[in-house]
Amino acid sequence: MDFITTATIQAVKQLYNTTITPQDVNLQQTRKEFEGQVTIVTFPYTKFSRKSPEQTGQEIGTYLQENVAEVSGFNIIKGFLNVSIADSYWLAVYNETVVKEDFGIAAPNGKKVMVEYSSPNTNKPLHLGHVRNNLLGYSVAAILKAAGYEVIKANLVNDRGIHICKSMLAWQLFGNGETPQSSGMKGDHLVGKYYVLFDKAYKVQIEELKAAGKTEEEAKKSAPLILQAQQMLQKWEAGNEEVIDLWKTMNTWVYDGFAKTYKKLGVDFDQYYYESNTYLLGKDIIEEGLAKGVFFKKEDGSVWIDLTDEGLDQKLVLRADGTSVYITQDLGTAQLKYDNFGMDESIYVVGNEQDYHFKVLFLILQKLGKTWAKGLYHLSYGMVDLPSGKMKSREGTVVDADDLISEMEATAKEQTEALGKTADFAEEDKQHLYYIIGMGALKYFLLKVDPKKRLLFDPNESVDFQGHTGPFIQYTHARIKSVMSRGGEVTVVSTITEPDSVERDLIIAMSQYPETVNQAAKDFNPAAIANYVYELAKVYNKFYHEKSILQAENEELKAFRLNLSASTAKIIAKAMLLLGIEVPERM
RNA sequence: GGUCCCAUAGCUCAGCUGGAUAGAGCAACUGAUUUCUAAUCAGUAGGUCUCAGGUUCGAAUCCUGAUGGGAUCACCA
Repeated sequence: MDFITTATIQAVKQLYNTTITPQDVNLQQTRKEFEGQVTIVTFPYTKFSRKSPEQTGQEIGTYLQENVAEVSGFNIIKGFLNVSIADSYWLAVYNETVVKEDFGIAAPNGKKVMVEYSSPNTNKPLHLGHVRNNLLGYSVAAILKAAGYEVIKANLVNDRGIHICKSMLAWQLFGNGETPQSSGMKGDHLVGKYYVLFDKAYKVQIEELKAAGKTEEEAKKSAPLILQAQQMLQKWEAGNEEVIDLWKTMNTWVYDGFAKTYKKLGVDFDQYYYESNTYLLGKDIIEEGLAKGVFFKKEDGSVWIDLTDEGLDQKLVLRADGTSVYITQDLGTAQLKYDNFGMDESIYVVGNEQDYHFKVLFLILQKLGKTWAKGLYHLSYGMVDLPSGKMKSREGTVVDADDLISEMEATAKEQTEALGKTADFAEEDKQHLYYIIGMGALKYFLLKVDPKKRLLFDPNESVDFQGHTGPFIQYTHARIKSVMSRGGEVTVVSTITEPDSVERDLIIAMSQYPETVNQAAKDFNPAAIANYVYELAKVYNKFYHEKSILQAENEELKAFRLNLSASTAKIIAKAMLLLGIEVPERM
């Protein structure tokens, strides 16, 4: 629609002798109750025209109609100039861009971006919160790829630390040698079980100490279990063989479990980082910061940065004993990532509970003069809450990822069989279909919401399969495929010159796909794609309902409609793939 | 207490850099299938866009304040 903007600028120049910029041209899609496709808001020009909004619209409209071939007419309602664009224009857009194989896939822009997501702890299985993270990260990566970026998907695994030692210790004490093989339990769930067991036993000890007269604070610090866990962590850091062996064994169990969940979720990574390798990084950055005067040392030897000028606090960056804190290793890891890939941008998909941490992290890197720091971005997403409140792993109030996925598949199966649509499917195809639909419902449900907003999930209410959902869009795709397979080979070349209004609406909707991808990439927002593809499916369904495709009045029209259908199916499939959702051929 | 985020229909959400009578889905009610897949389509009903000020020709959108909810302010990660 750039030509309308350009022409409007010319019109204002010609008519009112005033130069305006493209930003001053306020274009919007014409509301469907009015004639036309593009609307120009003319209020802002009245100060140049010194005429009423209606009169100004009349003059600009007349100018456009006389000087722009594609403008076939206009009408004015108050300060709104509704412009009708000739059918030939829409058909040209369709034939020259929409039908092209690479439609919606931008040429490489020469920029490299890293998307870090998932980043799990290896002491417990994944839950719904992690699912949101994984889907967001995967989708953002796919969207950036479509927008022309070279993308590196990274996973920074938190595989060490006191919390890992807790599960290890509990397994040593209570496990009796239990393994995934002996128990038939998925490895990550088995380890998670001991993490919970630790917490239970720890709490008992705390209560005992409190009964013996200690304060809560003292009890927490002096309970034998926590002391043992700390001891184990020290042994781990010292490279104690026995501890390292156990750590490796249990982590392997967890990774086997994660691999299965990741596969079900359909996510993957190009680069893994492990905190066991990176936790010592960052100390040279501390030295660098001290030398540059960005950090300062306190008497006890601890190193700090003063961010009070930025409205933040003083922040510890290195302990008095010289060991790292969270931010120390993140500083080091950021440098490592940049040294590895030299990317222009780096996206951290991490929950909004860490907003402060990332603010500080990025600020420190900027103060250190890292030129690449300006390309860092924290994609901060809202927590997934239950009606009962926050999910807590230790208290077992979590929606487990594996359970949820199985439930989604089961529901998909139930719904599909109730409709009797898979009677003639092979068993294998059935299973795959239920999986696609179940995951489609779940993924769409999580991705259609603006990432930064918190999400409420009620386990007692099943995820919908009708209306504004993944299955609705998947169904639209399957429906098109069905018509196409019945339509056979299209041999007649369509020479339609006057599309009907539904057909034109469909073309307009399709033509908006590339700009939607660009916007979604700019905002790191899969919800933009989700909402777009829903709109497209809706327009198609309306078209499908109103127009007969196979019984079209003539062969040309039939060819035209089949063609529109095929293009719609392609865009639906492409857009859904950006959300990590597969679309079936039949359902 | 300091800082940050959020608040739109009974419920779940859209609403682009300010623009028309604030839109969808679910739930409720009506209607559409001997015709290309009814997981669909068409319609009815449902709103003080949390509240109060301000900026503007024009505010759900921008600014200030209040209320409610959430997060964070560790020598945890």
